[in-house]
Amino acid sequence: MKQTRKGDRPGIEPTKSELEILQVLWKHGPSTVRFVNDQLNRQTRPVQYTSTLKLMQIMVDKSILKRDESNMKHIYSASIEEKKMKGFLLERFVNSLYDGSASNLMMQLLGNKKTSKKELDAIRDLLDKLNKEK
Amino acid sequence: MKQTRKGDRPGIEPTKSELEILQVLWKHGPSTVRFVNDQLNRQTRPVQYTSTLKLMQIMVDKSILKRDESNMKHIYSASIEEKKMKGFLLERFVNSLYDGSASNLMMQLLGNKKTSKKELDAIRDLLDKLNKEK
DNA sequence: TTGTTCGTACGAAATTTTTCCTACCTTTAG
DNA sequence: CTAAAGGTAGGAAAAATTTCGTACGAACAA
Repeated sequence: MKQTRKGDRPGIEPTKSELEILQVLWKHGPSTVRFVNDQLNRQTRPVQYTSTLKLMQIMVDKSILKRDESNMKHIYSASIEEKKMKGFLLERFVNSLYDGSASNLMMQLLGNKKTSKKELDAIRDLLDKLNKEK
Repeated sequence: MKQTRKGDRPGIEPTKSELEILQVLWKHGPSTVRFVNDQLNRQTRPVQYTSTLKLMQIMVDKSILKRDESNMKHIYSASIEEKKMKGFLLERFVNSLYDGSASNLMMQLLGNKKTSKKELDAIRDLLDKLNKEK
């Protein structure tokens, strides 16, 4: 029998291009295709208007986006909260690459890269706050 | 004119399936296709032997893997260091989702998830060590 | 020797993702 | 009214990724 490769998709799981679109919508709020496409071309990479349109239509199909069709210029918005989605992606990332260990990830992150002192302090503060809660 | 989508690939950039194979090789060292395929089936998902074979051959083409053909059973190994690759992937992840800010990522990571006290302490130690260096 | 098992090679198909072409509708300037 | 500009819909093609079927060689047990 043939095998179904993604039959059990959790509803989420945007592709790379879809994520780019989500980022625009999260950052700027509900937008037209035109606006999203402009942002992509300005900030990310060249892409045709209808390509962006099509992809956003697909995303509505997949329920990744919502669409207000009351006007001719449809207004699209992310149907998933930024925090939620990013949390999900982050968790998958950590599980897949760092065996689910936050400190493993941190080690890589801080050990490898030039992270500014300001960043380090911010993280320390965050830790302090969390420590008090526990 | 037609557009080339990935003409400037940096040599790295494994796909999802390729990453699964890399993980096996990083964890267990140089291995045969048979071994990798067994691991995938045991720990990840069902996949045919020849599918794994093909993919690993493709990865050799792309120079993601190296292959020792001196014996009939070819021995494959990752041609990219685990740390290097994961560092690269992490950097891209942070840049794409957290605006390049490690502390933003930490906030999400620690705020969202049940991270154990042990984890927190480990991270704190790491921070202390880094602070002294700066 | 012979057949069974286990290996590689490789083309082709299936899937998924991405892009673009074309048709057609609405709005608006002239 | 008419043309131009700008919008949506949707099919189809292009690219990228993943899977599998088939051929065929080497090793090995009977």
